[in-house]
Formats: sequence, structure tokens, C-alpha cells
Amino acid sequence: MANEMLDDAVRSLRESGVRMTPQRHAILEYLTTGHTHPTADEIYRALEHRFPNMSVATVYNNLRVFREKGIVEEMNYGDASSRFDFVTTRHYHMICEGCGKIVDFNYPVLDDVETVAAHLTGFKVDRHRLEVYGTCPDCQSNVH
Amino acid sequence: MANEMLDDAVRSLRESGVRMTPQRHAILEYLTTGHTHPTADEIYRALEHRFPNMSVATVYNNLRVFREKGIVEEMNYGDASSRFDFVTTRHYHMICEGCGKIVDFNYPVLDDVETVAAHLTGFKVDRHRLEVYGTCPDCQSNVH
DNA sequence: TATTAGATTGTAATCTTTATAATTAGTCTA
DNA sequence: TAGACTAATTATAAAGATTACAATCTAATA
Repeated sequence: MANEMLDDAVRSLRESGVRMTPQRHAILEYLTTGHTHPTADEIYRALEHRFPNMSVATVYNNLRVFREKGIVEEMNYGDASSRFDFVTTRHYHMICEGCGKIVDFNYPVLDDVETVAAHLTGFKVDRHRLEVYGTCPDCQSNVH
Repeated sequence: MANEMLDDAVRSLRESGVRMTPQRHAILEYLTTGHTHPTADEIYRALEHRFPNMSVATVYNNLRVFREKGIVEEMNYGDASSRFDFVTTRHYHMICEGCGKIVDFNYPVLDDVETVAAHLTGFKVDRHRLEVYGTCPDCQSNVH
């Protein structure tokens, strides 16, 4: 369940000395309850009715903390603002060029690419990122 | 040679009704002469001595045109500004998390990922993008 | 060469993100 | 449980990247 993910995240943050505030908890809760790839602004707007005094900076600060702790992944796509994704199992992203919709899909992890890239470039490889772009079913049928 | 790439680009743009201005030509020239993955601002600063009156908007406008025509690829990495890459042969990018350096490397095109992703999501696939992140040799030896 | 639509310029505006200082509030310990 | 310590939040300003827009200019075409 989402609750487990949330509890795990809270525990792991606590263990590394990160304090748990109501705002921070709410952002984590938002990310673990079906809201995938939101922007910072979307999170802010979703929570401002519960925290009328919350600052946008708080959202950004927390997202940075979560990213540094490996709890969320930050992604820059074509559009202006970053999107944030709660890290669960390894997955890749399919992105619609028509409407911007993002859908996760699973695929065997491309370890080989990392090995080859390390060999060719001399870099010490840390991670990789793969995105597929195309047109979602809705946008395909909306062509007129 | 770079000249061929440049000539091809100019021809293909002309054929699709894009006018060739000195500024536009200079931007293309810059992109085809060994300057890989520059930001819009880097292009602007590199050319402003030749075109003292050139506007930043011109650089952005042209990069958008080139992107729409498939002549350059736009990439958003962790840093603030987009980077632009002249499209030649298919290659992927290795990015240093220490200093931001970007190195191209070749790898068999991941057609299979596109096929699988299309099947799993119902999208019509257009293209994909892969980046590997790590630490470049320089940054590895600069750890102290 | 005259025409015309597209391109450029200059500037303002927008949008996202970060910086900063003051205030507030978790967490730890006595 | 109170007090202290320090991190987190808030509010606001600032920075930086990109876009919008109106006026001017110019490449392409006949």
C-alpha cells in the first residue's frame, strides 16, 4: 500500500536526522498516494488549502532534501518545470508529446549500457536515465 | 567535414521554406564546428562580436526552428538551462555529475525498448532518449 | 526593383527556482 | 515536561532562463 511507502520514507528520513514537520509529511503523503510526476507548483497548490501559510520555498526545499536522500527523482522534460517522482521500483517513462502525459513502464534495467559507456568514456558510472517519447492513445484519436 | 553538415542543414531548411539570414547561418555554423551541447547563452556570447546587434531572442527563435525541423536536439539536464546538440549520427550522452561535462558515446540503438514501450502503453512511439550519469576521469582524480 | 511574408531587434514580462533573514517549531536532554 | 539547540518554515526579493510583442528590417520571389 501507499502507507507502507510513506512509512518507509518517514523512517528513513528520521534515521538520517531529518525532522518531520507537518508540511514535509504532507508532501511525502502527496507523492505516495497516486500523484505521479507532479511539478513543485502542483504540489504547492494541492496542499495550500491545508497549509494556508505554506511557502513555495518549503516545497522546493523539501523536494531537494528528498532528492538528496534518494527518495524522489527529479526530471527535466521538455516543459519548463521539473517533475518529481517518488522512487519505488525501477521503471522508465513514456511521455506524450501531444499532452505531456507521463506513463511508467517496466523494462529490464539497462546495465549493459552503463558498462559499455563506462568503458568507452572512462567515466565512473552512477546511473542512467531513459525516456521514450510518442503520442498517447487519447491524442492519437483526437487527430482531426 | 563540418561543411557538409552545414550545407545539408542549410539546404534542408531552405527546402522547407526557412529563410537563410546571416545570424541563422552563423548559429548553424557554430553548431556544426565542434561546439557540442552549448546553451543558448553560450551561442549568443560566441556570436555577439560578429553580430553586435543580435538579440538573445534571435538565438532562441532559431533554436526553436531548428528543433522543429529536427536539425538540433534540445536537452534539459540538471542545470538550469537547455543545451542544444546538432543531430548527426545517433549517439547517447554521458554526463559528469561533478563538472557537467558531456561526452558522446555510441551504442546500438535501443529499438527494442521502443517496441516494448509501445506495446505496454499503447503509445505511438516517436523517439527515445538515454543518458548515463557518472564521474569523469578528471573529477575522479580531483577527489582529495 | 518592388513586394511580401518571414526574421530580427529591443524590451518587457513571465515563469521557475534560489537566496536570505527573521521567525517558528521539532527533537533531545536534563 | 521545560529548556535549549538547531533545523525548518515563512515571506520576500532576486536571479536566471525563456517567451511575448510591436516595430523595423530583409531574404526570397516575381
